[in-house]
Amino acid sequence: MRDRQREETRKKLYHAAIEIFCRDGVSNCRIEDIALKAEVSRAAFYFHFPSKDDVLLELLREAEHPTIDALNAMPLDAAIETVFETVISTTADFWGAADRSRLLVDVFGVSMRRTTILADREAEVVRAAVGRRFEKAAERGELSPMIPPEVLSDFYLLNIFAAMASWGVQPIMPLKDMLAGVTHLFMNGAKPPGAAMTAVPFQKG
Amino acid sequence: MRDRQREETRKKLYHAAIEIFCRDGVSNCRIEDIALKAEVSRAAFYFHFPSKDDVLLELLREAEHPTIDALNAMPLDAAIETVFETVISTTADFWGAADRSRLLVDVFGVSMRRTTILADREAEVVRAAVGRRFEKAAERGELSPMIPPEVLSDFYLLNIFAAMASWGVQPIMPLKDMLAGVTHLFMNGAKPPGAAMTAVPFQKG
DNA sequence: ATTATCTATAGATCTATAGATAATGC
DNA sequence: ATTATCTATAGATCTATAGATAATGC
Repeated sequence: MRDRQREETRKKLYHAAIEIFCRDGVSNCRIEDIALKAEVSRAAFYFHFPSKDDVLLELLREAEHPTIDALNAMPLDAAIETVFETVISTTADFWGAADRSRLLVDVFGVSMRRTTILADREAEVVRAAVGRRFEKAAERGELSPMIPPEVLSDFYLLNIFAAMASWGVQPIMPLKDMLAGVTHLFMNGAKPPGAAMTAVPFQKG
Repeated sequence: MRDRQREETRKKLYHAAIEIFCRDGVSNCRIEDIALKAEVSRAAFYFHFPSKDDVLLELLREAEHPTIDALNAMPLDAAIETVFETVISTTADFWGAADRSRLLVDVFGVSMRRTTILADREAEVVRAAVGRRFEKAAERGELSPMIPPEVLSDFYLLNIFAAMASWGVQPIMPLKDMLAGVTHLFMNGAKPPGAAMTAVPFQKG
């Protein structure tokens, strides 16, 4: 009963916040407008969300669900290209929505501040799931043996995320095409086909 | 006389702001502390810098100077690997300083919001200079002909910047090594040597 | 009676701007 | 006299918290 009421207020605040963020921008908007839309006091917002960042973190977690579900529906030995297609299409579907795109730069910032890139991976579900697929792909020889698969996986997701943040400010093409381009570049590199591998080694930390 | 005074106040505020940003974090710090350290009124800060973001943008421009100078000192036909080495070492020298590193996530955010990735390139000097080197390298066949050189160049800088933002939060290895690893991956891709190129085409906007 | 949820509100900080001061230009 | 630089300050907004209310547990 109390729990239900709490969750209801929280959800109302969450949806109101996302709506106001999209309308006014994350840093410009007033908490008061969020509280007004959710029909609670301003302080109730702070009771449920210590800061605006916490709302964005929840949005980020919500955005991960379609990706996770799609990955879980795939066999563990699926080709790495299939993993890419899944990540790209689920991610682009979620964030490609016109009103959400302007949140991407801030979401990227939150994701950098709040998650632990290259450490503590199990806490982030998409990161862990994609990481497992990269490990399997590396075992099958689909990835370069020069770089540990979990590092490759984190860099891939970092690339995807940075490209989305950039796209959120300058949507010069459909998001899906942008992510496909980034993925292609990630796999094949910028070197011309047939050229010798450059000599810079990757140092592990 | 007036101009000199103005510049002096501006510089005092700029340096005070960077110092306080490093000490307290960009979003946590109080403008009052910056003004106190610069020995001017709080409103003087707003006169010179409409927002904290403008201070960070100035820091970003300052950070570009060593890179620009080093690039200008190089012949236009220098190998693309030399360009990479120059960008990496000048950038890592500037941002690798322990006290500056915590500003990187915010600087990345500002750079996304304030600059026009994949458009209007001449406004940003490093971007323009690196872009020219990429074009020359593409003409010489040092880069994949599948992706336009200016797109490659922008993606390279985006990768470098995203990696720095990530490193600013989790400095798991020397920044220089991190950037060298990113560069290696950018050039060679994650595909195992000898594998056929994947079929995802890059769509131009 | 105790605790969780939420409101009211005090005090801190920011944003916007009217006005003071001193340099510049006529 | 006009303009640029800076200060003082009003009003807006945020952050922190004391207290009200209503559900829970004994």
